[in-house]
Amino acid sequence: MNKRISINSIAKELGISTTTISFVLNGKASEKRISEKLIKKVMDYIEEIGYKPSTLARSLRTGKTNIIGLIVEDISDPFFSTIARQIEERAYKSGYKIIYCSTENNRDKTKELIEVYKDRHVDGYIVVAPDGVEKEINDLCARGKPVVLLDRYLPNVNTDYVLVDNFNSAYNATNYLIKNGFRNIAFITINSLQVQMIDRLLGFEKAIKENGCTQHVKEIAYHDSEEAVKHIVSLLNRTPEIDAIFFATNYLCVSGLRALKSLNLKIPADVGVVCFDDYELFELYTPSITSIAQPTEAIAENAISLLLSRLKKGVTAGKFQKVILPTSFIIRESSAK
Amino acid sequence: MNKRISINSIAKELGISTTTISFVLNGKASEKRISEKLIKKVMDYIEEIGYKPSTLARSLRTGKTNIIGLIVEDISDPFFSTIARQIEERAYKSGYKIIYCSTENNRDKTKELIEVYKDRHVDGYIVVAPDGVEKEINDLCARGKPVVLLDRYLPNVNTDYVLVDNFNSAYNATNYLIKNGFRNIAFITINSLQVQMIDRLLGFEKAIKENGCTQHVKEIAYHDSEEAVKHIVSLLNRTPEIDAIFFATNYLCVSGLRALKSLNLKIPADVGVVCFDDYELFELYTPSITSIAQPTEAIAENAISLLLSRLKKGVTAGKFQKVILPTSFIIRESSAK
DNA sequence: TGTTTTTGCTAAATCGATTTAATATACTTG
DNA sequence: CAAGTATATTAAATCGATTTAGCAAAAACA
Repeated sequence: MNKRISINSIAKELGISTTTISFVLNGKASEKRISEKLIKKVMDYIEEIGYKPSTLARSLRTGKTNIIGLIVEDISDPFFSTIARQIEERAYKSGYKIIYCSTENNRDKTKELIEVYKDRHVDGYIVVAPDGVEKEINDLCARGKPVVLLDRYLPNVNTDYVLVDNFNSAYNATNYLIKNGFRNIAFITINSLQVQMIDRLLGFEKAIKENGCTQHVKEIAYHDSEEAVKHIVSLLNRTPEIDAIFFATNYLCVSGLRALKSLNLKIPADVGVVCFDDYELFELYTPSITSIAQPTEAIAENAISLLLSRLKKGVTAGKFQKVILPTSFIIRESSAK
Repeated sequence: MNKRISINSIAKELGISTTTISFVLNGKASEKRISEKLIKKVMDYIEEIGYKPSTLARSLRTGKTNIIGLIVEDISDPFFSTIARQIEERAYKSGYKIIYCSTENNRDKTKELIEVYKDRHVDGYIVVAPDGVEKEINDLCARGKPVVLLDRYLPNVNTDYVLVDNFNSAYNATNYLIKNGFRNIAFITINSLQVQMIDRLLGFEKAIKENGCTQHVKEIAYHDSEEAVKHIVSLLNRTPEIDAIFFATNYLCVSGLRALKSLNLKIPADVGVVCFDDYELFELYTPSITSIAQPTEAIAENAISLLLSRLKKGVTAGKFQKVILPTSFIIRESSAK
């Protein structure tokens, strides 16, 4: 009864060959000199029965899947989920589907995910890479699969990437704190070798040194919020002279707000706060939190454009692009006494 | 140089047939009486060259992809992204991959997405359905693809679903407000026929009627936060006697907090607040917001278990399960004067 | 009229697996 | 020793598309 419709069944039904149908379907009809009459016949019939070619079979034959693999750090982080949504939308318009997943910044999980995507024959990759996966990414490039890195690059990987200007953003934000009278500023970050985190730290340190301030750098091995809160509480107890905190990521800042609340420290009277990366919460929090907002739309737009152009022109066409975008500094209540 | 390794190339290399290799790979070696010696030979060689069968080719032949399609309302909403992460994890352990996407509660987009997933031959579906897609879901079931509905069911669709007890949760929360002295309570919801929203409203109305209170139901066609803020501001201006608000979703509540802030109304002194669905922001907001928390882990666990069991036993095996989970009422500062 | 070109279409190979049905050999059994 | 059975392996069909190479028939040309 419910016999599958395939290009074969259609060919049989219409009494023509599958080749002809395939040509018509792929817009090669005129190139291959299929007559108008036959084209119409095929199109009409396909329309009538609502036939859609099997992507599976097509991919097997062509080696292309029209799928882009998007690997981010955490899809439930608003920064990444926003970018994911925008990439998805743009890709969709160009006939590509996105499949995404989260690495949780875990090296082994990332390697596994790349393996899964290779297995699924995705055509290209957009990756927010943890450190330690250089070899795997290089391997993808070597196999002719375009890769665009996001949020951070990998030192020994030669491919396109899209970043924000972490160094100057952190430098400016730190200077702003200093100008507002804070002198003992803590920089709370994750213990990671990722370049974007290093750059943020370097920007911070430069501003501190130029102004002869005291810096307190605290690296946290982030596993969950509760643990981070404890670390921050402990830091503030040990070092009561800290009068401001620069949080290097949004989730560290959320933990920080919890910590400050539990210590009953007032922002900004007792402790000034700025955060790298914006978040709805920061706008609504009392007091509202000053932050460095990343241009998610531009990041998504650049990443997908780079990837699509490589997919069209090939991995080796032209030089690799290194896109560095500016951030915007959103001054709120938390950063001035 | 880089000749692809396939089951064929291996067969040629080892001088045996592809059938044998396939049997070994699929654990049918003993059933098919392949000798230990040959099994070892095949396994060793596969190990050595790191061969992995093409999922594409396998899927084409077997009709199974080992992919589950997860369709949620908005992957950047923390409620859905949390569930997605948990489902992904459980599925992964059972050898299934998840591909997900957002409907934005849009009927047409949902239909399109179902089409895409059908095209990708996903083995089963977990769907947070907008109203109006009954036909498409029924069609999937009819084709033998298991579907589990989440967060809400569809009236004329007979399949498994996992929900929370919307009616009683809303009833209890409203009673709590009333017990705390609020008498003019607004219920702010989206204009939708979705059963979970209707149930929340019915629970609210029951409590109101039982206590002889005044109710103000406001349905908003939600497009973006700014517009919602305007609607809420306008409602509060028109109806100053409102002394408490029950928000039917987390994002409406966020808009509500913005609205209350802009009107300079104090929570809970001027307006009490409770919200259906919890959110990190609600815990950290000043004052903290009372909410009805959904058991995301249990929801994810139930949904994936139901689907996996259908995938194993078939769509028609046994009765459809209707799982209704309890919520927890998190009392914070916003709900008592 | 005979040869070449053009037009319109198709047979068959291919992508990389699974699976059915068959075959060849070794081993029992009466 | 012939016939039946168990063992170990494989040839070939199949999933549903794309693509190369080629074949008739019609048209153009000499």
